[in-house]
Amino acid sequence: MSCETETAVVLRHAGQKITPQRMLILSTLRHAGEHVTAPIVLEAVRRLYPYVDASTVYRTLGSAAELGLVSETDMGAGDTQFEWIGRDRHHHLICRSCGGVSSLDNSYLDSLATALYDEQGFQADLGHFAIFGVCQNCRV
Amino acid sequence: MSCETETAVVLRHAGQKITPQRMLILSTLRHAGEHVTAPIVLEAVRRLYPYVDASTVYRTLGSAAELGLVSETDMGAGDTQFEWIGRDRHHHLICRSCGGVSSLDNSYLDSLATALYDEQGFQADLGHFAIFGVCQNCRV
DNA sequence: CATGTAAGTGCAACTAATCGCATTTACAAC
DNA sequence: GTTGTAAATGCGATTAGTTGCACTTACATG
Repeated sequence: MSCETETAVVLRHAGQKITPQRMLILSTLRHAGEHVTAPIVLEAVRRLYPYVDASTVYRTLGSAAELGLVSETDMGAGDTQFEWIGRDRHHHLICRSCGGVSSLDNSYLDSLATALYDEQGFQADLGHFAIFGVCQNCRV
Repeated sequence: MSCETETAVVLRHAGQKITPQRMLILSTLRHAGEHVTAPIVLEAVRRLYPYVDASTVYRTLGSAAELGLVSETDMGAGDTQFEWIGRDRHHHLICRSCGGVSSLDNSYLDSLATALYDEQGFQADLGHFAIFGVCQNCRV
């Protein structure tokens, strides 16, 4: 099954409709590969389909984030970055000093999620997680 | 030592100047008690000192967040909430379904911070942390 | 207390993001 | 196919937040 079809299945399963705008926005994000901002997605989408509105992009990215298809990360500098996730969940370590972003495997947060569920009854959605701090290089 | 003085000490220790605007903004936030947005802080500050600019509020809250005096939490609905922290670090569990916010003790994240430091050399700043998910009541 | 300077502020212009509402459209049921 | 309807879109208006720059001010030093 192609990745387009797979995305469509996830959307439909969540009760969402398959619109050209939506597929185009998600496809753009998936093939962007790295972190991109909403305005960049908008610009790229408009090159193919000029009359897409900014609000549609924000709404699409927001709902896709809730479905776990994309991650939505506030990088701290006024720009929210989006990234395609697919099945491969991971998290981000963001250095306050150099601004570098590194990925973090899911396993680090599994025990936290388990503890929250057992002790608080809170089913944590750890799909998008940004941890700020200082990386090894910048600690000097 | 009064809380005003204590705040001033933290600011000065970080190489920041003690300005009337800054003290007013932080004082407002401290006595607000709960989560408040930047526009609400701005409005409250302007009642006492009308010519404070929005950018000053954002800059002050941002730098105070880096110092760990306040937490800065994206609640997911387009509004970033600020909260006074002082010495009492804690985190937030935010329910996607009912929007409820509950506090979480620091201890849950200590082991995560230790693991990140030992295995990745990353010194995590866990001062402001928002965990999204579904709370016990909403899971049905 | 006078002074040098680095940090902070206000202003204006701008980008980012949200929201309500009228219109359109995907798609399920017949 | 036709049709009903709930969801999605586009538009306009508005709020939230950022940035560059000229001016001001806190405060350290002598």
